[in-house]
Amino acid sequence: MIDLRAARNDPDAYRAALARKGAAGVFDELLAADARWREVQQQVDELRARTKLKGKPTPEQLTELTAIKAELQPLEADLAEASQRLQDLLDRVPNPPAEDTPDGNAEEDAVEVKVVGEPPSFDFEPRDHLDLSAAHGWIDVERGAKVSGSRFVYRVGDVALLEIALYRWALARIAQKGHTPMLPPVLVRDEAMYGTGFFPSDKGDFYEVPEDGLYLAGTSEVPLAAFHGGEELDGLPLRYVAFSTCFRREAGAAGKDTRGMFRVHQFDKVEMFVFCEPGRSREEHERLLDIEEELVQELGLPYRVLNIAAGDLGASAAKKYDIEAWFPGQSRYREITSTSNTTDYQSRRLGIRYRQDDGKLEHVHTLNGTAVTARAMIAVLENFQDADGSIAVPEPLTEFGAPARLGADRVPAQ
RNA sequence: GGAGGGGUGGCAGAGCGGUCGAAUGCGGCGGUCUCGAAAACCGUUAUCCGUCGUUAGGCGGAUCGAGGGUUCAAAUCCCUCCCCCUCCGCCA
Repeated sequence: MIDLRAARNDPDAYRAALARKGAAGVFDELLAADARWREVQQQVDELRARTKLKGKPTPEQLTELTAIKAELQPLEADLAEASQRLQDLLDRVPNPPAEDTPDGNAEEDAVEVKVVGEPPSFDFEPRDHLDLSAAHGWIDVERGAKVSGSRFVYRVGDVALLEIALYRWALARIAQKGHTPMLPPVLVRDEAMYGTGFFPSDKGDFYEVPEDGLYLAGTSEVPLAAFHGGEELDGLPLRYVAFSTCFRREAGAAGKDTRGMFRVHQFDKVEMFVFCEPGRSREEHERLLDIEEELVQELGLPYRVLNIAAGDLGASAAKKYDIEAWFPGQSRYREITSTSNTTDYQSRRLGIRYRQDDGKLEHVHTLNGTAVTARAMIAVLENFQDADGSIAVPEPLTEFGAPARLGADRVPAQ
C-alpha cells in the first residue's frame, strides 16, 4: 500500500512514477475515491460529535438525538461504501518504481548491469538436465506426472543429495552473515497474501485450500514478511534466511518451459528477508545482491545481473535485480535468483513499524532475495557436465552431503 | 474430534450498559534528592484518521481479538468468525 497522504500531497510525482507500471489510471481513481471519502468522513464526524453526551439524556435531547440519527444513518452507509472503495483501490495501486528502475514493460526491457564469467565451451554437445538425468533416473518427470500431474517431479538418488546439500550450504553461508535461520509455515492466511502484495493482483497464481481459508505460499517471502505483522520492531535491521517449499500454479505459463524441472508447481528455496529503516533499504538491497552473487560465484556458475524494468516488477517491488545463470542446455541465461526492494509497500499493508529517534512511529522497509532454488541445481548439472555424462560437483557442496561427482558409477535407478 | 476457560494500553490486570481511551501495579520518559548512583517522592507515558497551525500543538472522529446486531448510549448485552489456554480422544 502506498502512503496515501504523501500521494495526496504530491499527486503528479506519484502519477508519473505509477504510469511506468501502467497504473496511472487506478491512481487517479484512488485520488477521486479519497476526495469522496474525506468529504463524507467529515460530515459523519460532525454529526457524531453532536450525539456525544454524558449520562442519561433528557426527553428533549432524546428527540434531538433521534433526529440526528435519522440524518446520520444514510451518511454512514455512504461512508462505508466510500471507505470500501478507497480500500479496494489502495489494495490495487502498486508500489511506485524507484528512480533507477528502467522504463519498459517486458523482460527484454531489463538493463544488464554486469556479466560475470564465461559460458563454458564443450568439445561435445552439452545435454540439458533432463537428458543428463535420463541414464540415472535422477529427475523423474513421468512418475511426478503420474502421482501429481504435469510440472511435478521426483528428484532421485545423488541429485536429491546434491539438491539438499545446496540448500544446507546456502543456509549456512547466509546464517554466517548474520541472518537468523528459519523454517516457516507455507500454508498462510489471506492476510499474509494481501500483506505481501500478492493478493489481490496475482490471486490466480496460488493454490488455495478453501476448507481452511488457507493458501500455499509461492515463496517464503510471504510467511517471513508476515512474521512481524502488526509489530513495532526494535533492533533494525532484522535479517532472516529461510528454507521452504514454494507452490505456484503457473497459471498463464502453459507451454512455457515445459521440459524438465525448470518450471514446476512445487520447488524448494532458500530465501533471505530483511526488515530495515527506510534510509537503509537501498544499501540493504545491494547487500542482498552481493550475497547472491557470492553464492553463484562460489558455485562457479557464469551469470549476469539484470535491473528489471518498471512494468515487469510486480505490485510490491520498487526495484528488482535478477541474476541469470548460463544454462548450457538452453544456450542462454535464465533467472536463478531475484532480489527486490519493496520499500514500505508491504510494511504498510502488514502494519510493521519502528520508532524513530524522534519518537515517531514509521513503517519499516522490507526486502527479499533468493539465495538458491532448484534452478541452481539444474545449472550445476548442466554447467559442470562431462562428455561421459558425469557431473563435477562444486567442492563446497560436498561438505554438506553432496557426492563429489555425480554419475560416475552409472547405476541407473529403477 | 469432544468438554471447559479466556482474548482490555509496552507488560500484568481491574472494569461487565452512560460520568471509560479505560482503575491499579510494573516497565519507559522527565524532574526532585545525591559527589554520583540506587531507593524514595512528584509529574508524564496508546494508536489511527480528518481538520486547523510554519513548529509546539489545538479541535473533531475512530479504536478494549475481527465483523455484524440490540440500545438514545456497548469494553460491558446478543450472534458469527478468528486466536490462545486447560482436560479427554486421535496422530507425525
